[in-house]
Amino acid sequence: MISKNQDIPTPEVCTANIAAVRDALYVLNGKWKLPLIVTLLNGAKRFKEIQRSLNEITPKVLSKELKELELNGFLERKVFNTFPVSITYELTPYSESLDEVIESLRSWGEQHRKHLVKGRRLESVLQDH
Amino acid sequence: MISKNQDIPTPEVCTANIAAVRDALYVLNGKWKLPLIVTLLNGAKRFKEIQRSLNEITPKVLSKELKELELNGFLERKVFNTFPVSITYELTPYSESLDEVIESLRSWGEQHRKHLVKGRRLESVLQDH
DNA sequence: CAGTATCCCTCCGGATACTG
DNA sequence: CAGTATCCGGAGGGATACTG
Repeated sequence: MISKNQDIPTPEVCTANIAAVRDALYVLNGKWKLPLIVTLLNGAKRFKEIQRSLNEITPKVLSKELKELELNGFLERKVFNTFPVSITYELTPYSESLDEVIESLRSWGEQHRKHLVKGRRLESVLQDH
Repeated sequence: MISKNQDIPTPEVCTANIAAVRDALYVLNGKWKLPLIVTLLNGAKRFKEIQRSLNEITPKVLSKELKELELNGFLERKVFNTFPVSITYELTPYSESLDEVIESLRSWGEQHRKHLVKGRRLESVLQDH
């Protein structure tokens, strides 16, 4: 999509491309999506387990985030007919399709932070973590 | 970073990785960053020109977005001592470092939308554009 | 033209309490 | 345990008006 002064796509294509990028950003957006995915990397977890591993995310927010990730096909909610019922969440194979995107974001983000540090304007630009 | 059941990084590394991803997301976030970058791809533009090309973004918001992009080193603000003064904004060489990230977001976003359409749950997951 | 100043509204996410 | 219900504050962004 990006290409300075050469083979600029038509406006329609360009809009579609922006939309695609926004879709991707949208899906990973918010405070908890990444931590949530990461915490499920080493296997299925239950609601309360996830909550504990994520430095006390509130149940309302956790519930919402899990639903979104499930709708996106990144994780599966499994119900076990024990008593009381137990429920687990685990990453789907499809979630692996995120690997490349996340890795490219990660490496660019890392590089960019260094770039800003060199220019000494880190604070004015990026958030604290 | 993502790697199911194998070579899980230490918690510290993992946190740093998440931070890097968040940095990258942060920089591209918001309604106007991408359209703004795209509109500057075919050359320097003045404030009012940008405003017109971006379906009437308000001046306050445009001003803020331009400042952020400038602080990130993606564009340069040039002042010309004409009368009245004219000012242009143009992408820097550093902005090209975004190409890969954006392309990977674009292609994943495109693929993901198709994936959702197949599963018929597009509406519940992605935004309209 | 190139912005700044004010006001306003919505939505995200947090706090807290409660239910099957 | 696995969530839902309610209330709430702050940030992002829009509308409108004004300035050098």
